[in-house]
Amino acid sequence: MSIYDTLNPEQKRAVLHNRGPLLILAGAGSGKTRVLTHRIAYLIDEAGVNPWNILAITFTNKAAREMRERVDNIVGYGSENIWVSTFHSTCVRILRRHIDRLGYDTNFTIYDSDDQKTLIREVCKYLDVDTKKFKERALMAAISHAKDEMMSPEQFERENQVDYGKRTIAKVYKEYQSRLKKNNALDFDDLINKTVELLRTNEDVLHYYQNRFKYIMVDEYQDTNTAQFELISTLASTVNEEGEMEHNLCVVGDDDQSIYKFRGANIYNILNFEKQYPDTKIIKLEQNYRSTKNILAAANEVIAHNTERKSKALWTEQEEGDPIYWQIFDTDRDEAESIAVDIANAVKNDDKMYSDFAVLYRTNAQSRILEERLVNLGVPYKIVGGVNFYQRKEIKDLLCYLKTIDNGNDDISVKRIINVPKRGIGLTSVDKVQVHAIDKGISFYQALTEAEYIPTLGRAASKISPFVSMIEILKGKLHNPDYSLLDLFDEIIEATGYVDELREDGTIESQTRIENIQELRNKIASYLDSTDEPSLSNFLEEVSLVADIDTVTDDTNVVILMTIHSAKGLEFPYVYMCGMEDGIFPSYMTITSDDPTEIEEERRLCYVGITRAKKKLSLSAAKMRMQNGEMKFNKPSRFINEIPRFLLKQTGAISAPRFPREDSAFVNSFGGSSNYGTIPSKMAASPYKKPAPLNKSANTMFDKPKTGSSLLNSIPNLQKGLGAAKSFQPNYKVGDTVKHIKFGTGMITKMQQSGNDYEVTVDFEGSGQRKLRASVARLKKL
DNA sequence: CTCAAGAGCCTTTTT
DNA sequence: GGCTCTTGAG
Repeated sequence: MSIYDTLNPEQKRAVLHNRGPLLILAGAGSGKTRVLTHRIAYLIDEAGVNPWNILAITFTNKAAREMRERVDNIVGYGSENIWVSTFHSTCVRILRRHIDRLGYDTNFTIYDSDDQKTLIREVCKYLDVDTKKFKERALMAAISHAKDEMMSPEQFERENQVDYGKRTIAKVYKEYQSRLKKNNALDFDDLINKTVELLRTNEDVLHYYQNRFKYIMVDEYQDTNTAQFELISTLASTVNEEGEMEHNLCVVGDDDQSIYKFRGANIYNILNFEKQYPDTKIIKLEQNYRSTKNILAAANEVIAHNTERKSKALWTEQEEGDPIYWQIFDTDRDEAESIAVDIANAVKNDDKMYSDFAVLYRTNAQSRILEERLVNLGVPYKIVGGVNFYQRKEIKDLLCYLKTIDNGNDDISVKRIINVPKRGIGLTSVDKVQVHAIDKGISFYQALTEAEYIPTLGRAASKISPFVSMIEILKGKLHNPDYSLLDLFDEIIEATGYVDELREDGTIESQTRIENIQELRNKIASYLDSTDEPSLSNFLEEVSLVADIDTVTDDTNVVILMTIHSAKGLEFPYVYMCGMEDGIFPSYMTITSDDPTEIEEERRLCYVGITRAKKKLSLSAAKMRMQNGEMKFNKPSRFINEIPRFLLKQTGAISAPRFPREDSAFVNSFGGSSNYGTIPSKMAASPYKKPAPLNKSANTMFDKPKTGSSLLNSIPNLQKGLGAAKSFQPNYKVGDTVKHIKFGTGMITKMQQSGNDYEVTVDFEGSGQRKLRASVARLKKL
């Protein structure tokens, strides 16, 4: 019996297909990752494909990591030579080698959305564009959209000459792009676009990668945008031994789970795949292995309300299971309380794990009240999404020091830290230096080094030179091979007095920041542990491509809270979908939109949410909800009505929704005859009471700093804040054989506790002895 | 140049 | 409600 005998007939057909384009339409929970990994194994073990010729692309690092793990487990030989990576890291890897062909330096910086916004703001100031009329957000979105469609600034300008607004956008786009280049920086979209540009303009590079990636697999294909499609289709044209053109491209996706149109995903990539590649073989995976019959029926019914979709019907051999639970609460607080109590009881009485539960919601803002109730009941949890670790002020500041040292052309980073901590270099001085930089056509940092020759600066120049010499000294030390990244990090903290200042501050907030900095230091340490040839640039790059979902691991026993978007690809035995109200989900924006396809995207999102549940799905809504500081009255989500009655079990008090009278002073602010209502928060009467303040001494982690956002999200806080029991507890001990994703198998020779973590020494078969941090290394006991 | 207080915006989702 | 940006006083 071979590993392929465990597959169902469709899965098997997909796995055994080894040449030519293949489209796998894989419904939720139909085992697509299994198919992909088995197909890789088949290609290597049976079809004689060199592992080196295989590229598997995903969207998130988490998905890539999981696939890598599973591939490693079933591919006998050479699995480390398979490229399994995300779109963005694949591109970075290619660009680091060849981007000099496009006039960039190979140590380019990657800008996150914060940096982008800063740059846009600068551009607007420079071009005299009123940011009241043209919001940075809107400009960013417009530019990003253009890039998704691979439209260059020049092309955008040509095609948008009539409309004043669009002309302005074109101007901003052009300047933005030229400044990115000046700063030797790429934004997320550029990573894809520049790679395509590189391949199109450099035949030798193109041939190299076409030859290398003879077999390409793409996961979540329905989420690809035009640029990503171009990338893939450009790569996936190879010539075989017989001299014929081949497209060994295998894409896996589900049009019903396309939920990223707002981000530029082009659903026609999947809908028209067979037109792009006429000899495409299409395989549908419709058997679901995840959910009960009832859950699946609910999902099928909801999604059937969409018009534009490829026909598909999921089925399962599983039992009917529980009904779908549905409950309407008076307030959002009641809703949150009920969910928290439910979970706490289930864990206490029914022997469930916290990690069996997930609470899903439409918007990140909904997490706050849930979090509050969970804390209250002592239920451990982790929030995924919101503001990620690397965007916190203190982390960004220190990263910008590193970036400045790494790439002096990155003006944005330099400007961010020039006066952090305070050095008496204010905005006026910065502007003067900037003017000088533009005049001379040099970078901002370069201009700083010439500060004493900038006459307008006057005495301020004397404040600048110590900063420059500090950076120069640190830069110089980097050349010493014995000087590690950790030394550099410590020296930055020492030289800037960053932590000292926080310490003097003495507030709980500063304390948390110090802990975050410590955590960043740990991350550097574990980076050094796990990388063969560590470098500053490489570290910064890894950091910039981390998404919050990537930090979710299934080895921590906590309840997971996240948006439905983040939940795609995951599954949980027990799922709560809360805030099932018109105006929340589907969102107000899509309800009022002229574009009817928007509500369909919301419905797909609902479908994604429902299909995350394996055993039990609980839906809930609140009649009254605090939103943007206002009390809102929403009616139950239309999606609830789309689930057949007999599948639902409504629990709790069934009272008619209470809405404000139309003629009252509280008439809704949306206008029209909708059922929405809103009243200012001050007028909102009980039962909505302000929750009691959290106990500070017991929950220092739950105090938020004024700037930066929720500190509740990060793993370190989780480990620290939830008591001793929540520190990292490995399930292995000295003498055990473990597997590391990169170093392979080895034996644990030593384990030493350090704080909430363990330092584990492993003797690896291939790479010898290494010290690893248990919480990061994620060793698997064999 | 820095800090504090007030205005205004926000909320759809994120690699 | 909470975050960010602007404004005006020291």
